[in-house]
Amino acid sequence: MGASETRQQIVDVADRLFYEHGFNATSFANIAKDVGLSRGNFYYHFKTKDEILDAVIARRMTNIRAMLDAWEQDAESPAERIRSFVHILITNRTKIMAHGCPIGTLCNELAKLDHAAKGDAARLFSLFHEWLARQFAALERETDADALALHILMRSQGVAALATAFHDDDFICREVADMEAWLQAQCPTASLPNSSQPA
Amino acid sequence: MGASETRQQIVDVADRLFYEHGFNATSFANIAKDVGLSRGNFYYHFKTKDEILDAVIARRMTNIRAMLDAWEQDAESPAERIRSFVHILITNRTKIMAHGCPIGTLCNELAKLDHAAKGDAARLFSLFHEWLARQFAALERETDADALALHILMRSQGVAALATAFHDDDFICREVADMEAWLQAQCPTASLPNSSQPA
DNA sequence: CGATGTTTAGGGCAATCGTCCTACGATAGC
DNA sequence: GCTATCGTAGGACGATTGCCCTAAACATCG
Repeated sequence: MGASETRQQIVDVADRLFYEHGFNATSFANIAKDVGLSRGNFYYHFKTKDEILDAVIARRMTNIRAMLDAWEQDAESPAERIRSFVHILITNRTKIMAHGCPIGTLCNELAKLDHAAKGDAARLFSLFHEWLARQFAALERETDADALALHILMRSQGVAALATAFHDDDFICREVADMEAWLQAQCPTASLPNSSQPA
Repeated sequence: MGASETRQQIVDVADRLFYEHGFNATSFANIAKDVGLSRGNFYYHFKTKDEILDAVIARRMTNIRAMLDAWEQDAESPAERIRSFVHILITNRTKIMAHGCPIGTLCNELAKLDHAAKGDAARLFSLFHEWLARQFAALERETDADALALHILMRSQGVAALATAFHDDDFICREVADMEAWLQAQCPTASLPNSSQPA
């Protein structure tokens, strides 16, 4: 097996373990076991644990970009695209109730560790933030698009946090519906399913 | 110095360190150094690290109860009390931007560690949830008091999460104002400052 | 085939982890 | 002054941490 494939595999496993158990609680040994490598051999692929973290953040960066691009293509309207974002709360609810939001929990942990990469982790949020702001701008809300985007990002974070604490399916669905209603109220000219189309 | 005073001091320091650096990242040695005790002597006061965690959660439990009781006494109306809750986001914004919400981040970490005390940590949220629900019930919203309470708790969690990631003072103030407006809209009969009193 | 460069396993490194024990200083009652 | 109890200091314990080295297996190519 080539080094780049192995490296990729390490990052895949590390990504999952960092999400499920946190960065600090995941050791070289844990990753090595799941990848099927010997502990000591890690040094060949990654000099330090922080290097793995950087690679994981970079991987998430590209994955998020790909997801946003897919929504950009699949959804017909900006409002539909925002709806796609909101709905990951329902799609991923099982994982969220178990381990929280992958980005939010990582940012929190790195902030507490005062880790050098905490700014890079926050950049993952910025990807969503800027993308959402572009959607709101397309909905004739150019002046407050940033604030609206931050607001919906904040709501999804809050839902994820309480979902982890309470494991309440109904709460998630209720808040998602509330976000959709809020979205509809913010952009009454936007076309949404189950709503009358503007003339 | 008596054992109970020392024990109390340990819990105080552990509470702060768990908040600032997380539970897992805080070692016996860290706590001992800040308290001014030798590492080994910890066994006399706490058999295990989990025991310290339990004591910290219990301490937070009583502190929160005291805070809620104080709001119950100081604020004149249920709406004013809810406002008191929302405003801790502004009062504690410096610490929140540095280390997040003490409860939310603890629940997230314990969930990832699959720790036995994760349910106890979630009970801290329940204290706020039930208290807020009582306030909404007093505002003639008995039927959906639970959902409203959970909604405002979710919002404060979301604000705390993004505040930690972005370190944005204006965002916090904006969202707090938005929560107050929402509160006003939910309970139009409630008396709030800077608003016309009902006839 | 032999030579060359890549990837691997295995283990050692000092440090730190949570836990536990024992011996000592202080205090108080008899 | 003697003894018993309380609180502490200091360090040992096995395990695990992140990190690093070495030697062998590997593939590739002249």
